[in-house]
Amino acid sequence: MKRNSINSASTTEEKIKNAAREVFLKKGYAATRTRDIAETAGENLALINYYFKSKENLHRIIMLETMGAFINTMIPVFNNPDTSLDEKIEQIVSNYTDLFLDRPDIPLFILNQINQNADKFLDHVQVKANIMQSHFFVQLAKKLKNSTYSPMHFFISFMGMIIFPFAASPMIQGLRGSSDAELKAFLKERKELVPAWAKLILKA
Amino acid sequence: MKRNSINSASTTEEKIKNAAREVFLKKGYAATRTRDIAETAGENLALINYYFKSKENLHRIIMLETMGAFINTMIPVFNNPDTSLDEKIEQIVSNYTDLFLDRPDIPLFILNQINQNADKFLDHVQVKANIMQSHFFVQLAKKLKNSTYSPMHFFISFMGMIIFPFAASPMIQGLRGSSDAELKAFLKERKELVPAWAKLILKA
DNA sequence: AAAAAAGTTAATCAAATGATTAAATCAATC
DNA sequence: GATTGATTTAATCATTTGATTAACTTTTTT
Repeated sequence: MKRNSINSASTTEEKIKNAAREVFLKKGYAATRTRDIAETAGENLALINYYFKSKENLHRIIMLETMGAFINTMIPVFNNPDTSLDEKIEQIVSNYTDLFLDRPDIPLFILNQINQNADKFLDHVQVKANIMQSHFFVQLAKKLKNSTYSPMHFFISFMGMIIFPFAASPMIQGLRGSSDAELKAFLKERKELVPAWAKLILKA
Repeated sequence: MKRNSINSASTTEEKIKNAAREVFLKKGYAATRTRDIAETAGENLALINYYFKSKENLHRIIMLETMGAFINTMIPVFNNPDTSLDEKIEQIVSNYTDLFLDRPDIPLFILNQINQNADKFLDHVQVKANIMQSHFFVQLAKKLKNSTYSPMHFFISFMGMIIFPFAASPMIQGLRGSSDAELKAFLKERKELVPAWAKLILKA
């Protein structure tokens, strides 16, 4: 019978899934060996197939979970009818920064998924409905009614300012010669800066 | 003897290198099969090893070339003592947009390289000297002397606004429901927008 | 034109890799 | 506590994959 008490991530199945998450996000699907996952989990190789049927299926599970983490950070804020545009901007930056500080491999993993399998990403999350028709985009459209650029242009720049620093963090670290802690501090500073810049751009 | 007339990319060696560039940039090192490269090149599998010794060596060559394309777009502009800060901003955006419109796979390829092998990237290009001590950064530091944020923060946001749209282009296409041509037009519009926003941020 | 060098090909090798199996161990239900 | 079912293990399989080889062809040199 399966251990299932207080979900202490201590069942074999959970150990494997956690190991798979770690390795897949760090190295990508093709570079990941099932033996890497087994070793990282400290479990026998055959248990991967016993619990998850195949490498591909295990990856599918990790991918959907990770996409979920990415999207669920966005959707509720986007579709909250009770917050102002400025509040939404602050919350998006804050939520994503917290998520990526905790899980820095997510941005590049998602970008790679989007490029390898755009349909799966777009379908899975119904991004179109949840973003293009969100309250956020309605507010943006109103704000930019007389502007020279579209809400999409703002959105892309906004997301770029949030996500790019994490996807390029080893470069930042190299340029600044900073430790892991200093890098984190630098990235955290952007919680204040990015919203300020975003609002500035919107006023233009 | 090697054909070497007008460099029409028609020698076997060039065909293989072009095929390798195409496949490596699209799928990454681990997901690329040497047989993919041979098939894409329309040449015999053994010729890859005949001309390039190993898959790894061929990838090294492509990687260094691609890093070169990325860096050489930046360095000359950064270190030009005869242009203003605003002019540098315009040129960087323009040069990178042109490069990525032509070769859209570069951004994600570089980001992956940076994350898999930061040292090689930083060493190879002497990024630190060429960027941190560039004329551009001197101008930035002067401009931001009394600002609340550092040149690095600006630089990262600036690069994010330029690069992110290309790394996330399939998402943009999905959201807008746009054709390849429409996507290109959208990305080209940013040649005007991003410099305007960058200057705005600098004034703050 | 003969000899040598360069280029190309199909076949094959050895290692890596995802997956499976059958036996062994552990847990829980009667 | 014996039995049944779930879990774990080591060994093995079949395929894929990067690389090599040896024969063959084309090109260059003498």
